[in-house]
Amino acid sequence: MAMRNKEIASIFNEIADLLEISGENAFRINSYRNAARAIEDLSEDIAALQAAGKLSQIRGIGDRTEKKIEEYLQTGKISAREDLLKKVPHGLVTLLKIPGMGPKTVATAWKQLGVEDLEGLVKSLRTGQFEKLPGMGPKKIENIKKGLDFITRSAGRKLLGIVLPIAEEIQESLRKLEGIKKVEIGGSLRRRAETIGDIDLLIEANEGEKILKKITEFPQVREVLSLGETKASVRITDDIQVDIRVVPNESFGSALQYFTGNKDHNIQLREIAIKKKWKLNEYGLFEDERRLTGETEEGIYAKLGLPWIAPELRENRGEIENANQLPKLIEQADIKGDLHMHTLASDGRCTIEEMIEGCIAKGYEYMCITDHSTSSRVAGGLDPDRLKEHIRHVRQAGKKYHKDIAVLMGSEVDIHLDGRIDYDDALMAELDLVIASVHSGLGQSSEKMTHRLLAAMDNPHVRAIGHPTCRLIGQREASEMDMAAIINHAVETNTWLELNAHWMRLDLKDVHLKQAREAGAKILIGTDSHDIASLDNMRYGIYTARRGWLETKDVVNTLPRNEFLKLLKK
DNA sequence: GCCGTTTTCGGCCCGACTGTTTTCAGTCG
Ligand SMILES: Nc1nc2c(ncn2[C@H]2C[C@H](O)[C@@H](COP(=O)(O)OP(=O)(O)OP(=O)(O)O)O2)c(=O)[nH]1
Ligand SMILES: [Mg+2]
Ligand SMILES: [Mg+2]
Ligand SMILES: [Zn+2]
Repeated sequence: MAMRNKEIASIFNEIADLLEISGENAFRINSYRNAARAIEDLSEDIAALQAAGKLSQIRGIGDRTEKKIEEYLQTGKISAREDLLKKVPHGLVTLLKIPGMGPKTVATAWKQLGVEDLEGLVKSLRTGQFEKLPGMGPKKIENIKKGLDFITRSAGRKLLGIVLPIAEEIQESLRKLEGIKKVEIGGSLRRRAETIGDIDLLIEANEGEKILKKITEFPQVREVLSLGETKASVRITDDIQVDIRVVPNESFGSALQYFTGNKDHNIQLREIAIKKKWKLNEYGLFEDERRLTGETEEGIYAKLGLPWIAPELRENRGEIENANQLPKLIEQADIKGDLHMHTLASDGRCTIEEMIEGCIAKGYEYMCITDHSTSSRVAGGLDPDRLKEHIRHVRQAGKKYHKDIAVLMGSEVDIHLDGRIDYDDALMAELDLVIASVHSGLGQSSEKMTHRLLAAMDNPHVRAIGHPTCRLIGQREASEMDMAAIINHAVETNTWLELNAHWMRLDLKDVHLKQAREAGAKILIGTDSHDIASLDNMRYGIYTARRGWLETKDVVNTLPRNEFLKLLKK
């Protein structure tokens, strides 16, 4: 049975939307959203947790929600949802996605005009019925029309690897602006989340209003969504929204904390403040009117009795409860080598020597060339004869550069549908490192895929499993598999699991890395580079590793050369 | 609807910007 976590999470979000449109109690609605978030964050199959009776142990899931999940897993329905849908049209949920349309507007349009879906809304706008709604004026109408236009053309969330470089460029150009003392990137970008909704920028300046006005007049700005004394929102090219917040020096730390989020982490901190009879907001931590602290993030966390928490951990995934036993997170400088890359021999765009020089430039102590195997025909996979020739070439190049870097000869070998490996054992014995990856039959059942990966790990030559779930973020779902079984088997067979650092993959993903670390599995971070420039993608691997709570010792390619080379054989 | 060890009842984060409101609701961060 396929994992139903996402499906169930979205049902709870939908129930929350329906309840909100029908004017239910806001806290109850919040509970549904919290439950949905908790389910989205699960690394394990919700059905397995339900069967083990572990659902109610999850924070945010109580008796009532547990019952609903059980009902859904058994019958495919939740009666509470069915009842709600008899009252509230399902099509209204879509209307909430329009910027500027909230639950109140949707509810009045529904009750007073009979609007039940997107089509009905468009019609009521066209016929002029819509402007007859109470509190509705020409500006609001215009705004909603723009919002409607936006959701029809917008492609949704963007990938970290696309947006972060853009944000960093904007950051640099703003830093040069007069009157601006500091510019920091906040929000999901600072937390290095795999997908990004918008760019959040925090500015330290004294004359906020002036600065914001100046920024909204930049030529890159396509549309000004709002402009006030302390914050502004604009849209730039590619429909990227930029939210800008300006605060003075004494509030910079608290504002950065607020603006980094995530929202649930913020609420947790604010609740700690409340318990101490204080108030936390973006301007500082206050006892009545008196500011206790606010200049730095460290100061805020310290006053609340917490160590500073790395932004990558601020997801309300246990970082506050475990604040005093947080891992010492891996850093970019800890990486001693890149172990997954392609060359012209298969589908890469650079020569062996170019890739070697790229790795030397990164300061690595070792590297590994891993071109594709026979069955990856479209990717120029090497048949045994070509592999043998490639081995000679890589060894030769290795000799030339041996003073600067240890060049390992490996392969990214296909795992066949039944778990057999594309090269025979004798051939693999000639390689320093075999990463085995699935490139076909991605839609296999969870049972088959799990069995396939376990079988691959049983091969003594298979040192690591490449991009284990085969997802392409926003394009292709992860293949179904029993992650707990795979992680356990990786530990048992002493097989490494890859964290593929390409920002389209980031596979294993953060919550799976955390699960792997807890089970004692070892991770290999590889860029899967197809050219020199992509070697830079290691940064995304590090960010994701940190989001997965990984320490240096969890990652094999942090070991110094001599120690690492000893581990090449399982 | 969830949660808790000073609570099993009664809280649940807090603030900015906009528009049409003549005093603040709605939406969003
Ligand atoms: N306290 C509090 N902070 C919030 C709330 N909404 C947003 N924030 C803070 C935390 C967020 O990380 C930050 C930026 O808001 P965004 O809507 O841009 O969210 P974020 O960047 O986390 O995710 P995104 O990728 O943009 O969807 O503002 C809220 O309701 N309460
Ligand atoms: Mg954001
Ligand atoms: Mg934002
Ligand atoms: Zn691959």
